[in-house]
Amino acid sequence: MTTAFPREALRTDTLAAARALIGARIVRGSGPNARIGRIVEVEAYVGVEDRASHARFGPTRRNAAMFGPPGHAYVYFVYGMYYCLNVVTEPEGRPCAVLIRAVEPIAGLEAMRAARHAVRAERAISGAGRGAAIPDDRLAAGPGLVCAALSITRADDGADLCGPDSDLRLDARPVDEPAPSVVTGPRIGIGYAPEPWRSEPWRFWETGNPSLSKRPSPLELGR
DNA sequence: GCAAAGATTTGCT
DNA sequence: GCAAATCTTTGCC
Repeated sequence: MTTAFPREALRTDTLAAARALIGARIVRGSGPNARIGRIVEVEAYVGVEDRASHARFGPTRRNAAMFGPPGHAYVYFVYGMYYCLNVVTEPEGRPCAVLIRAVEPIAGLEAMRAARHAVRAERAISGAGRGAAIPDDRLAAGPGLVCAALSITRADDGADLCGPDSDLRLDARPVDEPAPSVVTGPRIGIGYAPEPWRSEPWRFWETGNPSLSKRPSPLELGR
């Protein structure tokens, strides 16, 4: 028995929503074939005033979902190769979202692995011919990899993640699972943004989780 | 209308 | 550690 992630927890402050999403589940499909990932790393993008956000130039064809109601998906295509998944936050009209940077595979690992390899073959990345095995921990350890493992594309842009019947949806952390230990730091890949946004500690992650986008140090893994 | 850079990942120098 | 792969969007001509 699982519970849909409450939309009201996304309608309010984006930084609080980002922290609350650590430990929640992203679910693709239903039944025994469902792929489930536990969110372990996210980043918050807050309004048009955030000079690191895609919303900084106002609404465009690409970022329209950011201006929509909370609890829906904003999926964008970047570098001509990868998709990235965001959860839209705050009331409709305020362009805020939380980027899902990494998830820990919980179920459907073989389907995730197959999806990763399918994307690789599709993109025809040079040198990928040998197709080295992907460790379980690394199946969705990065924003582009989350979408590859869960088969997320622009077709999912605008989908309602809080709808219990959606093919792509959010589930709350199980009540019997302890609250994760969350730490913060600067966001990644936004060197183009001026201060103070470049240095705002709006990246949230679970301490020492092996599925983080940047592999944690042995010290962190050991504690 | 065209040049340039991007909320990334991978493999090779 | 660096550059390539590749397409959408921005910014200037």
